[in-house]
Amino acid sequence: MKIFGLSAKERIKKKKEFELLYTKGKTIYSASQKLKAIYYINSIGQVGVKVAFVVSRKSGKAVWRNRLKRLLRESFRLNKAILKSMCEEKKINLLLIISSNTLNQKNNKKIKLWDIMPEVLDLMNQIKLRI
RNA sequence: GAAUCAUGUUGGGCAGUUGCUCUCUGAUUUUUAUGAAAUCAGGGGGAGGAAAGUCCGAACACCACAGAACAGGGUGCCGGGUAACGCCCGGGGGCCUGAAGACGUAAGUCUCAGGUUACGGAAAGUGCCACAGAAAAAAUACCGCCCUGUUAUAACAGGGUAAGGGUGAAAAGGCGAGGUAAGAGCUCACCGCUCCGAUAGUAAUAUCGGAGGUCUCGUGAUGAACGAGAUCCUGCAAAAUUGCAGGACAAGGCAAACCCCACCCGGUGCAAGGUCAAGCAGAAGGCCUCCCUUUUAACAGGGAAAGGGUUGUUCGCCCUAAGUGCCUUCGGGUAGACCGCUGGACCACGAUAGUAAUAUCGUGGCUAGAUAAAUAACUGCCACCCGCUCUAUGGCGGGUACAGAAUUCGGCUUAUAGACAUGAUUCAUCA
RNA sequence: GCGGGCGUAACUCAGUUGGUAGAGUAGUAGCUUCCCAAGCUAAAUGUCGCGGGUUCGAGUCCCGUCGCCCGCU
Repeated sequence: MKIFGLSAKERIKKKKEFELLYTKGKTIYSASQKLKAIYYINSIGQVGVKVAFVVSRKSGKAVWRNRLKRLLRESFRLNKAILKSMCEEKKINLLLIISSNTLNQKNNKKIKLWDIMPEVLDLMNQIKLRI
């Protein structure tokens, strides 16, 4: 398994998993309110982290939404070791959605990786403390 | 050389690191084993001119369907192109702009160049045209003009009149002459309009020509107008001199009001549709052992065997038996998976036909296929633009558009930084 | 992907054979009251989402465009 990789097994793809998260998951927000995260600790599945990135249709046009999702994924991919080691220690299955909250195309037309990375790290550290 | 406009092409490049997706090759592991899955390594492919809006047209799929008509919807100068179109090309008419040329004192007209155009029918019928105005459509007399009558020559009454005034977006062809009581296509010339004929053209359309004369009678205050008749003219029919028809100023605008005419259209859309198929529910069938004790039998007790689980094997241990039981088969089919899914009205170049759109032929090429949805992130260098600074072939900072495939094509519309090419116009400089 | 609807005053909505755009609430000014509320009176408020076209004249008819909402799975 690659250290910085993010293969299809590590992403949420099934509709049932999304429904589980949206009905039973807990929501937390980043410090600047720009991003939010929904997480759920599943006792049944395999040990590890499964993640998805969601950007609302109202926040911008397709090009902008794609770029934000790619930047979110990049930020998670480079830092996923933080959560992965925790989950392997405690032997739990963590489902996670990282989503945009107040961030939209009108606020930041040009977004860069260094705008997104600290927000994602903040969210991941919050989850780490709560596990 | 610069600016503007139009049309067309293009839509930053190179290298490194870390990733995603499809595909090919190889290795390892697992397994229900010539197969499949997972992981790793290597090679190759990986957004657009609009992928967008979803406004049209098709392919393809399913449903419906003998055929025709109605309803409903769409299109609308003419010809061509196309699989088809509301698209494209060419031509015609209208409108606008320009000024090169011709005519003219000028206004302007003609020619030319460019742009633009939802451009069938108002003489099938219905409807609408606010306010103003006398009157808004087979009409009408407010002011004015003219005639007649009454009387106290200034008014009233009756009538004629659409030339002038006034109203309005629009007032019943324009202009001049004749004519008249005053006027009027009332008549005439020219222009315009409509119809007919000829010529050119496939056609829209363009050009040219033509669209009666004389006389009599009646109604009418004159004039006009209307009606009737005779003769000549043109065409047709009969047939040997007869019959019929024609000879016009008629017709304001609106059909993106209803409508009429011509042509076209069955409906739904890849979330179409198809294949496999857990689980749950349903139907059919089968299995649930043997021995001993006791008993009518069942139950119960003991033993043996069977099936499953436990750590790779054996032993051992645990669970199982007439009910929420187990097994097999069947049809429909949910979750899910797979197919549809990318080689096609394809792309590039060349030749031929055509004014062109386009078509045909030849050669070469294969160019995304995801599905909570890949095609990316970061760094460095270069290219272009802007700002600041200065040691001026430099340094620093910032910027490089619009925008992301989702069954696939043909168009249209809209968004768009910059670069390049061609053409037109204007300006400047030089010869 | 496909289909349907709506944009009018600060807010909620009317607006039909196309003819100067209204109602309620809110706000403003005045009257009333010792003061406030309620009540009465008056005036003001609109690029009818935007851009074209048809028409003498478009909120209304036609075309394009922008924004918002809803349904189908």
